[in-house]
Amino acid sequence: MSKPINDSTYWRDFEKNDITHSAAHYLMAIDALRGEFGYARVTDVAEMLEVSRGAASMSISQLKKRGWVAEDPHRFLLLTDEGHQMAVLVEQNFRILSKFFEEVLGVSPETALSDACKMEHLMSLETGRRLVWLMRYILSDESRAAKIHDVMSRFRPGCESVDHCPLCDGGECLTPLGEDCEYHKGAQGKAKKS
Amino acid sequence: MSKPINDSTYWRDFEKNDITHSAAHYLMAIDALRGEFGYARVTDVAEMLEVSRGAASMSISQLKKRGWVAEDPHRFLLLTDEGHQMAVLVEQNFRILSKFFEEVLGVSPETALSDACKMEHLMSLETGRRLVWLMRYILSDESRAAKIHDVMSRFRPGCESVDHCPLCDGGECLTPLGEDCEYHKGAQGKAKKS
DNA sequence: TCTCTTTGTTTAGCATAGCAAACTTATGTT
DNA sequence: AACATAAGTTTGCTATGCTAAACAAAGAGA
Repeated sequence: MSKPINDSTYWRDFEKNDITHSAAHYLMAIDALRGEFGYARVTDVAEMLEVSRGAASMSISQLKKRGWVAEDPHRFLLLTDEGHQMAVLVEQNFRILSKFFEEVLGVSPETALSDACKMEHLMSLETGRRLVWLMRYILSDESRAAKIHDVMSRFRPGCESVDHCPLCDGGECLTPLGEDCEYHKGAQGKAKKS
Repeated sequence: MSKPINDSTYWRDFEKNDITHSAAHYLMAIDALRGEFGYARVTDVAEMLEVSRGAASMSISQLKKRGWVAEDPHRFLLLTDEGHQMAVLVEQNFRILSKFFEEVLGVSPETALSDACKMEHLMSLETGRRLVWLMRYILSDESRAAKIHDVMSRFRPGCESVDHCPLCDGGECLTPLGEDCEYHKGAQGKAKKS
């Protein structure tokens, strides 16, 4: 059985991502400041993100070089079309992920927001669109949404299916730590050991 | 309306994550090499991850300092209990995410693997468990799984619900770029502009 | 034993990304 | 004009994490 996780073909995609976590938040901060106050300066961005003016200055100058940030006639910071597109994409991913975690999975708000914030800049457009699609299907129907919410509200670490796990059936075990499934606790002996 | 995405309370959680993407892959490589060949050396890890021996040497010495990697009596690399736990957690998240993306959302295999690889070390245990729980619910029932697969197989960028979006209703728009929903294209004028 | 290869470490340089502090360049007030 | 404050940049430092190259050490064969 192949183990794609150990394949070196794409593990470094992480470094080659379109945008870094930090850059995304600089863009979103500029976007938010202009939306709220009508302008954004280096100092305002630094204050919002709680970084030093020096750090903000350096990061923003890189964003200017990349063509994501410019200055308006009053020398205030401005997102270019491309920069705005990036900001909106990441904001969109954040909302999709946090809504999915909170309203579908029933994850606690703090964890949902923290997880979504970490992953927002990494989720592809394709995956994001399909996640919206799934949520649209699940949440648009009253009884379907209620059923999912009922199922997820009963979540606890511990699974009843001991004889046969319908999820991992045939494939690699999804809970090798055996934390939430009696079946996997028993099956752990079969797992690889190093 | 509050915008948690612009709140500086947790955006830097990204830096303070338990494990980095790179570290996770070093641990998983050692785990995989020992599982496959019974031993792991710096050179083997470097080869598997396609990094220089120097880079592997430096990274692994940091992992030793953190108590995640040790050496066996033959001086081969070894994961400590804590290191193994970390590796298994990340591997587990990878399998959960890639399976969800591919088998539930219907994302293309390449994108599913790439996205999962980028997010594997960032998803919390709570979110991961609940995602397994959701998949267990969706995929355990034949007709339910078939229905979801049918819905997702019809995915395309473009949404029929023009008058009313059941997903974003009342909250912030999840597709502000208006790419896959006629409703949002029309509503875009209402969105913030910077 | 001597030499060559393999293995592993170290060093210098690069990029991101932060802090603190020094410095420059406004702006604004007396 | 002179000074003080505010705003922005630059420098020296930290850390991760990579490359390339130099270097040290260990093993294997003639």
